[in-house]
This record gives sequence, C-alpha cells and structure tokens, in this order.
Amino acid sequence: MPELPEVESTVKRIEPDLVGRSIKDLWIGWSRSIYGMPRSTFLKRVAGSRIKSVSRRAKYIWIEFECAEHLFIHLRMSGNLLVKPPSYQAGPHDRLIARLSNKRQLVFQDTRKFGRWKLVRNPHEITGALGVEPLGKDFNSRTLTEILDSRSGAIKPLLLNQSVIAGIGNIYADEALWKSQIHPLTNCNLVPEKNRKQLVRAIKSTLKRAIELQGTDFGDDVITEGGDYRPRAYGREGLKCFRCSDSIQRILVAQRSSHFCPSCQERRSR
DNA sequence: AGTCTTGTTCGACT
DNA sequence: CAGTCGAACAAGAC
Repeated sequence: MPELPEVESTVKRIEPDLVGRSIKDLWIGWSRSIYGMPRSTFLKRVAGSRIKSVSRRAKYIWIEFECAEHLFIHLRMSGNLLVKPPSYQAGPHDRLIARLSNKRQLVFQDTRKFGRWKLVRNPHEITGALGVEPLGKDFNSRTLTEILDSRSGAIKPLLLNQSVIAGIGNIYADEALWKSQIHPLTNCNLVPEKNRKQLVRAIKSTLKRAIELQGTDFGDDVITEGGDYRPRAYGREGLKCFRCSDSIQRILVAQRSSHFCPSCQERRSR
C-alpha cells in the first residue's frame, strides 16, 4: 500500500529514465486507469513534448512536460510504476504502458485497478486540495499545534486527512502515534504539549526512515515490492509491543483499522 | 460461492 | 463547517 515513502522511492527510481524523454505511444489494458479522457486526447496533449521533471507531492507522482501539461499519478492501494526494456511484453496486471522516445517502457501495474493517471493543464487542480507536506519546513510543532487546537475529533483521522497533512496513510499514522505514545482516539485538542513535539518528530523520522529503506514490504501484497521498513504497530495485532512487551491491539477508528499499544499509548479523550 | 479486507474519495447525513 | 458514516472501486484470501 504505497504511502509517501513508497511514492518517494518510486520517483527516485524512475526519474533518471524519464527526464528528457517523451511519450510516443500509450497501450491501455484498463481504460479507467486514465482519468476522464480517451487515449487519443491524452496522446494529443503530450505529443512530442519532453518530460521536464518527475517529483512527488503528497502521495502523487508529478510528471511535468515541457508543453506545460502535468501528469499526476496516484498509486492508491496496489499501483506500481516500473521502467522496462523495449522487449518487455505486457503482463496480467499491467494497466497502462507508455512507450518512451528511447524505446523503453513505463509500465503501470495495478492489481486492484484503483490507481489513476490524471493529465491537467493547471497543477493547482490537484495540489490545491492538499495540506501541508509532512517533511517540509512548514510542518513543525508550531503549525501542528495550530492544527490540533482548531480540531475536536480524534487524532488518527486527522493524520489521514489529506487536506490537512498530505502524504500520511494508515501505516505511518499508526507508526507515528506509537512512537509518540498517543492513543489513536485521543482528541486533537487534548494531545499534551510534550507529545505534540514528539509527534512532529515521529512523523518526520518515520517517513524519512521508511524512505531510506524504500518503504514497507508486505508479504501478502502482490505489487508493492522491496521495502525493508518493519512496522512497530501496524499489522502487529496480538504481538508484543517493542517498548513494553504488552500486546498490540487493533481497533476501528473512523472505519480504519488502528494498531496501538494499550499500555504505552495512554487514552486521553471522552 | 459468499464474506471480509484493503485505502481513498465522495456524497449524504448529523 | 466539522466530523462520521457508508458506498464504490476491484481483487484476493479464506
């Protein structure tokens, strides 16, 4: 399940193969992977235009063309992007393949078909809806405090709200809360001062560490490959907490499974 | 064969 | 407006 670290890793991996190339043709295995336009329109709009940059904003891969078109790719649950040699033949989970000017192929694999490619002229159409970048300078204990004090609900759904903080998903939300010892149901405005500083540090360090390790690997996930990050809380229901050896619990918070240690993540709410 | 799980977005509702 | 809830998306595990 690609979140910010997996997206960042993907960008770093494919960027060198893409910059300076253009898209010559597009093979479509699942047309709904392209958001809101037919292949012909997509090709017409980027025809002959070289890729200027490949970057990341939140969980989006952002490909900018010299013709000032912007392609935003969201991997959702099972998406992955790979650059393959000219001889590569489409596999069963390949949904889109862009043939590049150097004959290599940008392959979009997506078992569950939730991922999307969206081409826009105005990048603000996508980025305008996104909150602060958690690894950026303007995410710090002062800005987090402003956010927390203006909210009444539980902390966990806030961390997942992309219009507030953009890029954290279910895995790293649980990880950051475990690290800063905050119960997922704690009301935002009741998070103690000292835990707020810890939370900012926990979010940044967890995301950075996961980027270094190229994300999290789940044996049961078909596509998401590689990563060496090992969760402390997420997916560890019934296993021992690495801090206090109590048993990690799983509960539903805003319909999302949330993993935490009942002993060292004290609940402050109600 | 049916149920459950998974992350995100969106619309309906309180 | 803030927040919750359910639906929808699709496939795989059991």
